[in-house]
Amino acid sequence: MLAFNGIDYSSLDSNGRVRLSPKVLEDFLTLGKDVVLLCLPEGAVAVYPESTYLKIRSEREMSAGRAAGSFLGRQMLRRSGAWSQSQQISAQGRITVPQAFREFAGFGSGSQKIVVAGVEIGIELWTMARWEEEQKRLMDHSLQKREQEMFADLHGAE
Amino acid sequence: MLAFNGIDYSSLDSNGRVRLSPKVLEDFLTLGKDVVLLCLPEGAVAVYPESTYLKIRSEREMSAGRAAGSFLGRQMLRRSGAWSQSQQISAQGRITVPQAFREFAGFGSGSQKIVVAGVEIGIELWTMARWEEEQKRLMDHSLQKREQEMFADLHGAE
DNA sequence: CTTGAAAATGGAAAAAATTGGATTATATTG
DNA sequence: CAATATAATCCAATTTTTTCCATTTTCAAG
Repeated sequence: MLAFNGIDYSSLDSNGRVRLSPKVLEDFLTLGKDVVLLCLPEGAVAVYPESTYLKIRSEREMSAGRAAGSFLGRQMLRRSGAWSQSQQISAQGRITVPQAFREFAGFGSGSQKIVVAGVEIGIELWTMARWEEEQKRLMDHSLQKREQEMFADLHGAE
Repeated sequence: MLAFNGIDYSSLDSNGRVRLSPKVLEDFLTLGKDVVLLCLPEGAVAVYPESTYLKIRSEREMSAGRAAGSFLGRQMLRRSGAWSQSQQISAQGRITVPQAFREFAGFGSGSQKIVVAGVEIGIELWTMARWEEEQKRLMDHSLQKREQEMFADLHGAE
């Protein structure tokens, strides 16, 4: 069975906690309670199992010493340092999104609806608005692609 | 005997469930109860046996770590993660289309008629309106293609 | 230190949604 | 037209979600 799939319309309580759906919860727990929250440049917060996160990071590894010696390197360290945080899923299946991350992702204060999207290797937390915008971008791209394919079929471009 | 052929006018109950026709049901069950629902850019929901879906997916595989490290990669994961969902066909031969997928496919809320179209490797769920629109598009394309072939036959293009 | 206020955390009860099954209606077949 | 098969509707049981409250922790001031 596939893991980390589908979309949940979930909600953030007034203390910045999300309750994970049973399905998502199960997907996480098979890989352990430890998760890593990570702010993505897209303006959303990703949540990966810790083991997955470590794998991701190791694929773009650079020695800490070398990294600290350049502007770009330090920038990288800063990003993956400041904008990631490890955490445990609570006994009630909740995770707490830290204040700074909530602001980053555009979550206001107070309880509210958010989108929990499965991304195969983990989940992403989005505001409704940003999620829809992202989907529209994707959709437009797909439609263009269709036109292009149909055109190619007629005019033998290849 | 051919599998996944023909068109059923079926219906979605008020909880988003479709009852599969006995013929379709049989086609699925020979490949197991597990199926994957997948939102297509055309604006419909495809349902494939899980094994079929996995085969499709494996043809565009990329290491998870690499994918998560780039905008394009994450976009890919987002599309195939968020817009797919694995599921089991229930004991009554029903599958549930998740909320987000129903919205995507233009199914309103409340019970209603939909089109269940066989597509040889699985089925697709469409609203009447979109199905008809798609048929028209297909037809137009075919007609254009005919013109083109006849033109080529006259003028020796190749 | 000690105390008090604010925030964070854990848990439980109430409300809502989903699920499985059964019953009733409709259509198909011989 | 009767018998059977298929489809639609409805309802009860369960699961999930939401809301709320009690406890613990943290931080600052006295």
